Amino acid sequence: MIKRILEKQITEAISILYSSQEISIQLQKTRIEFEGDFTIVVFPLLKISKKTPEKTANEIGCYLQKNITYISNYNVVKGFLNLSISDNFWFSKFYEIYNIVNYGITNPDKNSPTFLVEYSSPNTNKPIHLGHLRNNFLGYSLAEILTANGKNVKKVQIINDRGIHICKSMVAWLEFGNGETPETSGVKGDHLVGKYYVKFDEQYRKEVLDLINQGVSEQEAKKESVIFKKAQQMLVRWEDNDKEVIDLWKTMNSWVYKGFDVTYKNIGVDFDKNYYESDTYLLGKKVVDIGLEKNVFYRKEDGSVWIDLSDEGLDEKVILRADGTTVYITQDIGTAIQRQQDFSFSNMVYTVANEQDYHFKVLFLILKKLGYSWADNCYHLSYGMVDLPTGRMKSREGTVVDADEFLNEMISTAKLISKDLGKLEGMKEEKAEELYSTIGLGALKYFMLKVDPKKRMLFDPKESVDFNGNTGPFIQYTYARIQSLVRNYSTKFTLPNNISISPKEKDIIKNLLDFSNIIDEAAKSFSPAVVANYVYDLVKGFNNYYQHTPILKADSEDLIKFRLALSIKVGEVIKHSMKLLGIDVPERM
RNA sequence: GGUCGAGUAGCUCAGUUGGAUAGAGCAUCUGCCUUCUAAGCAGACGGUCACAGGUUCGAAUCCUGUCUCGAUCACCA
Repeated sequence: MIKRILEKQITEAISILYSSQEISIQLQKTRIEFEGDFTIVVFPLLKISKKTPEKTANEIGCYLQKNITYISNYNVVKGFLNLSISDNFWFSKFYEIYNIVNYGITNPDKNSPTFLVEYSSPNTNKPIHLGHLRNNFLGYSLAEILTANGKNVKKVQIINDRGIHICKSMVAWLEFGNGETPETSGVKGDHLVGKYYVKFDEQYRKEVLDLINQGVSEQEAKKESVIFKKAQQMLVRWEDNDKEVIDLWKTMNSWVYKGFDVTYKNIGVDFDKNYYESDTYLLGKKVVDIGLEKNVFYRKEDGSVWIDLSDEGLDEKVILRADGTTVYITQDIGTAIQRQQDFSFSNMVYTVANEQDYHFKVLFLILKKLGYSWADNCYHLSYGMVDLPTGRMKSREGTVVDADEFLNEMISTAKLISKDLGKLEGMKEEKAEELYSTIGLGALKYFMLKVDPKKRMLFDPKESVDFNGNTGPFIQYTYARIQSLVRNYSTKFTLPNNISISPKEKDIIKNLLDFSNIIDEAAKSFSPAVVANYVYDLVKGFNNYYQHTPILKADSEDLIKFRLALSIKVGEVIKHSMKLLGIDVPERM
């Protein structure tokens, strides 16, 4: 913001200097090793000045210093003109933002655009693992960022609660479950159902192997497996609304939902509306009619319905199977239209792993062809998969890191370290437990959010329990330190209005002033990592300051007030930044 | 094979429309708690930005080609 204002003024000044209209300069932050605040690279201006880089830079610097009051000095290194902005200017900017309560945050109002953020969207046949966590953290954080950027945000998900994969758990439970329930077994509902999903796969593979040993071909064996056939039959019965199957389906899903509720609560995410595939899969059939009517789709002889996307460099894509059942993409089209009716959104973001890049490309294209103008405002937040040091995670093969389990591990690590450091004397047990989960969860969220979403990430559990360096706890710790300062001063004060600031203080102020840009940038690029990297920088700078500068023991009362005010503002921005990441900050730790 | 994405220090990652000597954290080594919380701070070590060309005052960044890794190309979701 400030940069842009300066940019404009400086551009105008240079235009006058060279009596030329076609000047566009861009300020950049001066690198730390040089003197100055902003730098102009003069190479592009040589055409207009018709002088050497050094001469041009000096000429401009001299002119700007004379004509713009807050430019206090300048120096030239080769073709780089470094401008120094007066301390007074920085202080007054700090004074401005100090008095703004939610500095940097734009509250949405009734006229703000509505953004739908879809995230999470689990299957109801297994518990949540690390990959899902990345999804949940990303989606939730993005919703927070967009809200802080002045959008009306609605968080939604589609729960994949039907289909062959769900039937698999059900069949296995009937076969091997002996009536086991979450209550009788003491196992969390989603884990219990997940257990039978794995059990199905075990049995299935065993049967296939047996058949192959009897001389059946592998392809044939996969179709002939008894348990697989049972799952297929169950799906048919489900679609026929068979009471027995539906009852079982409802029961087992309810176990899963209870389990999910606990997990969602633990990781601190929520939703404004849930869509269920069992409801929306029928919407797809309407879509088929619409598409045929508009001649966007066509029907083949066998009755299947298709769309030809070869003009766009893609393939033909099936929309409706020959047997009249809908496919995944058809349901997604239907759901999107339903959501538009429900929310009249201006934009929709899908938080889905990058393995579905092609799917969303096709989805948006079809929506557009069907004539929905909002299709252009749909965005696939495509994030990279989470790999373990041992390779990719696979639910069926049991090579996943379970979310509940891992979260507990993070929290016990937090507890262990806290006890070891022994700073929590006098804290009530209940409060302390709360703190451990704030720290453990903060560590996990930060660990996953600091990486650019679109990049694949390697998750090393060992590394994630490190609470030093560029980690969530490090940032939380800095916040707690600042709150300790506030407690120790404990009297009300107002910010003095004339203080000479140190270079380190100036750097911190500059960082603070960046906050609103950062929110903008994060919202535009749909990237929580932008916020994470920002707050880390801020915190690093502050810690350096804190370690070298007495705050409550400064030389004068005015200085104490200023330094405390600066610290408080840093604390505020830390808190707000962390909130954008879905992370809480503690008063003590 | 086609398409998309990625490749930066031993490891995990930053690097904002092309700008100065490419930055952090972890790991290793060295200092700093008698002063506001040492989950901290300071310092050292560590690089052919995958490779080869090209564009220009100037390239990790843009273009072309090559290599490696991942995803995807189902009447699965």
